[in-house]
Amino acid sequence: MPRPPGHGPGYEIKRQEIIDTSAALFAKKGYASTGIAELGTATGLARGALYYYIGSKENLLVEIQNRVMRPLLVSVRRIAALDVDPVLRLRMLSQTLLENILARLDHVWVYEHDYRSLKGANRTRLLRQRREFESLVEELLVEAMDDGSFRKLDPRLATLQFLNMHNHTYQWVKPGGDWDAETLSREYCATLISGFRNPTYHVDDLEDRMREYLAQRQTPIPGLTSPAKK
Amino acid sequence: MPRPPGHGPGYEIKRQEIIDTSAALFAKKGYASTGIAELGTATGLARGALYYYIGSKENLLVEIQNRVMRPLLVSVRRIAALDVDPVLRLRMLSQTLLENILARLDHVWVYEHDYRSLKGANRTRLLRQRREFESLVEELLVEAMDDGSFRKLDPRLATLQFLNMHNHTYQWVKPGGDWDAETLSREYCATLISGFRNPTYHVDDLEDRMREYLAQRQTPIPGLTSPAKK
Amino acid sequence: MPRPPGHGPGYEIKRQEIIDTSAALFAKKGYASTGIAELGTATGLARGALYYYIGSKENLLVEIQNRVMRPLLVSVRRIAALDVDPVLRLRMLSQTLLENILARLDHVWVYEHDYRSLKGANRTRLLRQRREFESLVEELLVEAMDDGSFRKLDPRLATLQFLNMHNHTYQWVKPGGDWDAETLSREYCATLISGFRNPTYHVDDLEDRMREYLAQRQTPIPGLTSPAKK
Amino acid sequence: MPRPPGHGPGYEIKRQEIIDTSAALFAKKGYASTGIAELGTATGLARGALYYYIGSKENLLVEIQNRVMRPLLVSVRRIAALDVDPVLRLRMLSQTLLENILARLDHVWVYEHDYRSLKGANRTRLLRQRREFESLVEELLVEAMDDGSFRKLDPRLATLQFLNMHNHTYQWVKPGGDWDAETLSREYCATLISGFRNPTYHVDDLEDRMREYLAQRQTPIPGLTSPAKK
DNA sequence: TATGAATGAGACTTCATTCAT
DNA sequence: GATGAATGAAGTCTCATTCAT
Repeated sequence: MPRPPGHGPGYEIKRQEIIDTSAALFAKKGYASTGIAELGTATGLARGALYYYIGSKENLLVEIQNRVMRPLLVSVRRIAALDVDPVLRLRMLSQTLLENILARLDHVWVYEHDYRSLKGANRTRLLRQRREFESLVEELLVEAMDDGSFRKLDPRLATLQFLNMHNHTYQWVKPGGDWDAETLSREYCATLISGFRNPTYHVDDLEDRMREYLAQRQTPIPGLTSPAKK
Repeated sequence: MPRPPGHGPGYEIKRQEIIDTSAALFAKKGYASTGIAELGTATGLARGALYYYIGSKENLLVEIQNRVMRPLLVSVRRIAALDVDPVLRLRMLSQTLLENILARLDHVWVYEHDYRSLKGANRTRLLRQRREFESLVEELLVEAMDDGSFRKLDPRLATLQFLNMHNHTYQWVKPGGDWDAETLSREYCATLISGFRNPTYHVDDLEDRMREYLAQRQTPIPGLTSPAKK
Repeated sequence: MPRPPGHGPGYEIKRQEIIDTSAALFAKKGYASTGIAELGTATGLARGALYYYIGSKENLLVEIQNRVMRPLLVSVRRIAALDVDPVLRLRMLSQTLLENILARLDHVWVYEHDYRSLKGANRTRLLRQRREFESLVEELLVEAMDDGSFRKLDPRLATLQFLNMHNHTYQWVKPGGDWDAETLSREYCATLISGFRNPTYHVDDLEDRMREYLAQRQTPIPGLTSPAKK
Repeated sequence: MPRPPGHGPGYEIKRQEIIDTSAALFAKKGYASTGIAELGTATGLARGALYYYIGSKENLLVEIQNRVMRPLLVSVRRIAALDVDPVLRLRMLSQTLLENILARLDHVWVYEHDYRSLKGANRTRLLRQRREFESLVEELLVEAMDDGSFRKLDPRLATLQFLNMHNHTYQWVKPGGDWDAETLSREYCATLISGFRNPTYHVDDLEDRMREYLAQRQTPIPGLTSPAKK
């Protein structure tokens, strides 16, 4: 999203650095409680220079939201459209979701806490994206019920359990902490699928099937780490 | 936390009303983005009168946090100490947690989103209470592992799954909406226990055991709805 | 235009004083070049208190414009509708226009110089009022042509001469200066009517007819000084 | 007023273009409300390059004022010194004044509206020029009274009528609009002279005398269009 | 010549809080 | 108990200007 014409080559780089720094500060103190002056101190720029790069404070918030939502939606749309069984797709969706969360923890904090500070069109767009994401999850769950893998559940309630389990993770996970996305995804899915599955559905080989599937693909799925090849 | 000594009889009542109104506003717009002027409009009081009752804006936040944490901790401590099997206690803890969330949805919004605006001692105390709550959950989960109900799990990871599932509920539940605490608790626990249980542990009669236990108690557990008696 | 409910009795008074002071400053330095801080110094109020009264800087500009346009339009509409010959009505319109200008010289400065700082609806409304005023003048001139008092002139060009002559007065007239509205109006009209009149039209008794008319009226015309009675 | 010594050949040309563009912008939005950034966009130059040409924003304003005042004063001084009857000189002065206004409408807007933004010496010089111009007009009017063409009028009041009539024209005239300087001058002077003249003074042949005079001159008067020759 | 980056003062405005009445 | 008025710090943002490259 390049800004007015006539910016030097370093502009976009510095701009991205400023967004990084801002996300960290917003995550720590909250968007509304973080002043432009603080951002200036943190970036080493005077207020005027800051505005040269950011346009407005709300703009910063928009960029942070985009950094979270854009790559996530790309990955999730791709995974949802794959031609494999829905439970496997859910497992992959779970992992890319957690990878996205862990990769930008502070962005996700801001994303979850401060979207209410967005106004007008920015807010509308964000809510639309959220709804699309939730729909993709719900559709996968319904597919799994339809093909007999899962019991007949209230789709909305199943979706919410899925989202609860994943989306709250940002609250306690720490960067460089004990858990990686793969571990968390495996555990979360084990729990959720145990709860959702039909007695006849066997969950035990899911991890193997995932590994196999990813190993066999020629092109990697963006936003989903493929297992290291031997 | 009554303020200046010597208040008339209506003081505390009006004070509580103000906190109610504030919680609703904070939940809708965010603590930092809600001004004292707005609180004045909403309560029908001039700024001066407002301060007569509230002392300071941060004070309001403290009261809201207390309203969430105090009754919850009372209930949860009581349940954790009951002399029944740990899985049943978890089930009851789950339900009281959800009852608390549903009973004060807007307070919980504020509690989850704006505790970072607390400073100094207020903040410390809140974090201590959170940690106590989480410990109580974790200890119950460990008990259940120790008595063979649950598999050997990483206790922290099991705790976090439990908390994820419950604590994110405030994000989408609506007052007077489709789900009550009992339904949600039953579903959540069904999922979680399916995931955590030893293959040998039978979960099917949990709901019956809970009903039985509560029916047989002479004194109700505060913050946990007893089943209607016939 | 009372502001939010709950203002004391002195509020409106002080508010009007602030508008007075602001008009003087804006007239001297220009709207865009006068800062809120200066208004504060001039009114003896801190910036915050200023906003308690004014709402916004643009609001101040709106009020100033209103103070000019409202009473002027009231008077001019009233005069245009009188049942006397159009040249006499023009003479009276001229005088009330000049009385309005002289009465609020600094307001008129602001009105003429800074209306371009108004935005949106405020600007639209102002332009509409200007156009109405000009139309009333033009219609009177046309009436005077139709009844044979004036030659056949280009109505627009005649209007503009009338307006040029009057509206530029604010540029050099000084409060408490040498000329009053009656003198100016008499001179201006003498010149204009000499230029506009049909050779057959006699202008010499206009001043007498005006005095007579005003003396004979029972109710004074707002915004038009009646001659002192003997 | 060329700036740093040693400029290339295109310097002055570009400089003049920048002043043109600035005058247009200042006229539309007001001097104080037009930013250097906007000037940059409008001229296609970056801020740095702009300053290479203009020195400072106030400098631009000075140049614009000069462009209005210099040629006008040159013409008016020349006309005032001509050896013809004062009423004819007034008629010519009127026309050159209007030609100057129409030729640089946006400059005149700025000249009339924003001279208060000038400071110190720049301001003083401008006011001196204005006063000189007004004196020249006043002296001509007095001459016309002295030679019996005009009645005995208050010289200041007559001057102000003359200036009102002409100087307000910029407010509504449009470039390429319906009226040219000659038409306006003829009409304005017809009105003013009708009002000012002695009953014995005949105004009817003024236009013929003007045409004759200009046709007979060998050298044209700068800033005053001579009639097309047959 | 020309640029983009940077500055720092100052613009308008909001806000939690106090206090005389 | 309650009010409206006042404060002053801090908020976001704009702007004329400078300067290394």
